[in-house]
Amino acid sequence: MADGPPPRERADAARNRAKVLAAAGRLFAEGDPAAVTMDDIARAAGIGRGTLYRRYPDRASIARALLDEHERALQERLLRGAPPLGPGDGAGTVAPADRLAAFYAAMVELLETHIHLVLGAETGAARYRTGAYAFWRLHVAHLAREAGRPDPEVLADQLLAPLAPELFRHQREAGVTPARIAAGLAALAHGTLG
Amino acid sequence: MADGPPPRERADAARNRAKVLAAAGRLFAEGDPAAVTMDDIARAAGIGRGTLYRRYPDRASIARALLDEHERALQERLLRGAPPLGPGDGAGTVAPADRLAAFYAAMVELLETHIHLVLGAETGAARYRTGAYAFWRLHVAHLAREAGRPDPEVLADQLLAPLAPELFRHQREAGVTPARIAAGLAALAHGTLG
DNA sequence: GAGGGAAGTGGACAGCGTGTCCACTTCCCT
DNA sequence: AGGGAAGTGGACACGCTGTCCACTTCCCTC
Repeated sequence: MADGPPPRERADAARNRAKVLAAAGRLFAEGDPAAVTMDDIARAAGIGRGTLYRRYPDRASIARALLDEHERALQERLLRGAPPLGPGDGAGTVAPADRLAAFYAAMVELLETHIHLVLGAETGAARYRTGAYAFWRLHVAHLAREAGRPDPEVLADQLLAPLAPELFRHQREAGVTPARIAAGLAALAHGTLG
Repeated sequence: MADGPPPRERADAARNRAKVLAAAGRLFAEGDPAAVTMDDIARAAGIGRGTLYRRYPDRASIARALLDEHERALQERLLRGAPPLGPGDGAGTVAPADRLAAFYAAMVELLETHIHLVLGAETGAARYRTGAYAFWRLHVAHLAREAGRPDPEVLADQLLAPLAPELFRHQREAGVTPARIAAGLAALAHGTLG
């Protein structure tokens, strides 16, 4: 059952991985992420298709690799950061509605900064199958339960829906500012869990 | 400027249109709508690709044609039906939160019945560009304004997000019943506009 | 510091879906 | 009946996907 020591990554593999991530980050940022092809990435990274597919089965997995560290940082703050994003020290020192509003604000900031990566990683139905989504869902369901709401899991999915990356992009392209989006979400948070 | 009389549709064209809609409806219903190709539809309808493309530029437009009558029926009820879905006879006879909850319930019913068509018609970002979405948005924004909420347009997008077809399918496949979905949405409606 | 086996590489290839094009057919008005 | 327009259908070129395998590079061992 014990795994052997993880085999070290070879130097050429590491080099190519770095080239892939750098190239993909550039490509995602400079246009519609959904239009970036695996071939584009391979060519921009200066490697062959086979090499690219060896490590990443599709575009989404590359975007996820790039997005990962940012999402982890937010997850860390939710679990162990200062209120209102993180939990208070005692139990119930922060109202669930306030924590949800703070989470919304942080997600809006993350979307504003990395919308290209999120669109590359979680378009459409794939969103619900990512580990990140499972985490947000758990967090929001926890807050809903704390607020005494019935069926917190279902409510959590519904409260996460307005953070769908396609909607965010649509609103931003229609000229809606991040502040207005966050304000609407705060109203939702306080109305539902307040 | 005056258009001439609209040229009658030729008999063969009408025949083929009916065949296309029948075949597409069948195909959409019996599997993943996103996996249905234009070629599948043409073959199932017994016509050529060129004929299909002449009338419908893509799969979504076919699904929309099939969905259209159902959506129109709901729109009619929203505008002129009996409360709480439609407006009361006097002003303010029905609370906006109740009208929103009724709208949610009707949409859940529509999704439950026609999820295959909705997934075929409004997947991902395309959703926000359909006429139907514009209508729902107008309706919900109207209710939000009636309830005295600030920035009703932004709130409307956020209140419509939990009706995204991908989320609905995900919840249904996870075993969540339509009743539970509707109950969660009703809580959202009363929390936000109540 | 050579040698060898494993890990990694890259480009060719087959398969599929799209959307267009145009020679042919069918329709409907006169 | 006849003619012109509307409609038809299949061939075609293109782009993307994912796999495959002969070749190269690496790194561990002696």
